[in-house]
Amino acid sequence: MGNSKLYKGSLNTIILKLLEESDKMYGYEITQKVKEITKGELNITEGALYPALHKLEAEGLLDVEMQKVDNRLRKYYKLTEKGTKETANRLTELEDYIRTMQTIINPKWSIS
Amino acid sequence: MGNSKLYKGSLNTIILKLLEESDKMYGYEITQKVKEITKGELNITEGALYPALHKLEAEGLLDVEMQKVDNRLRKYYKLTEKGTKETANRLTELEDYIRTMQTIINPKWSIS
DNA sequence: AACTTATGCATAAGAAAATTATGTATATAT
DNA sequence: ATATATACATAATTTTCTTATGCATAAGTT
Repeated sequence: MGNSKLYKGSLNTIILKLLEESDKMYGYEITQKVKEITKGELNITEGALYPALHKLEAEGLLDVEMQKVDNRLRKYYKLTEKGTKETANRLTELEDYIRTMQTIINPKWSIS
Repeated sequence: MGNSKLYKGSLNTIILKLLEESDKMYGYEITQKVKEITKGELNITEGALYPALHKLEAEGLLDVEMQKVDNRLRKYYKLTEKGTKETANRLTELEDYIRTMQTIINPKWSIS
C-alpha cells in the first residue's frame, strides 16, 4: 500500500484535470481512473482523496451532487466556473514544474 | 518569497542531482545554482535546504567538509558511494513520476 | 451459510516536507 | 552609514500525505 510516488502537491491538480475531462465523477471512480490510466503506478489513497475533495469544494472549485445507485450513495463532483479557471492555472503550473525538473535532470548547461 | 512551485518531495532529488554534476557544493551555492539554471523559477529556501542537507548527511548519502573562505565558513557536501547509488534511484523515480504526470495531463485515452 | 473482495464514503493520528520567521556573522556595494 | 550579498542554522506552523480505523451495501467464493 502507498505508492511513494505521489509527490505532494499534485493530487489536487490530478483531480481537477480528471473532472475537466469527464464532466462529473465520484471519489471512488477517481481512484479507479487514476489506477487505470497510470497502469497501477499511482494509487490514490482514500485518506488523501476525500479530504482533498472536501477542501476543493470548500474553496468553491467543485460542486457536489448526491446520487443513489444500487442502494449505495455516490457523491458526484463537478467543476464550478471558478474551478474551470483554476484548473487551467494549476495545469500551467504543473507543466512549468515538469519543465523545470527536466531542466535540472537533463541539463543543457553541461553541453557547452 | 517562496515559490509555490517546489513540489514537496523533489528537493532531495534536486540536491543529489546537482552534487552528481558538480562533485562538491555548499548550501548557498546550491540555492544560487538552482536559481540560475531555472531562470529564477525555483527558489530553494534556506529553511528547506539546510534541514534537507542535514538529513541526507545523517542517512549517509553525503559527506561534509568544512572550509574557510574570506573569513566565512562554508560546508561543502559531496556524494558518498551510497549517495551516488541512491541518486540513480531517485532520478529514476522522478522520471517515472514525470512520465506518469504527463500521462494524466496529456491523456492518450482521449484519442481513440 | 459464511467469508472475502469490491464498492462507497468518512475521519483521526501521525509523519514528512515544506513555508515563514528568526538569529548570528562577515563582506561588499551604495 | 546602510543595505545587500554571502553563509549557516533552527523553531513554529502549515500543508499534504500515509496509515489505521470505522460504517455500510453488493457481489463473488468456498
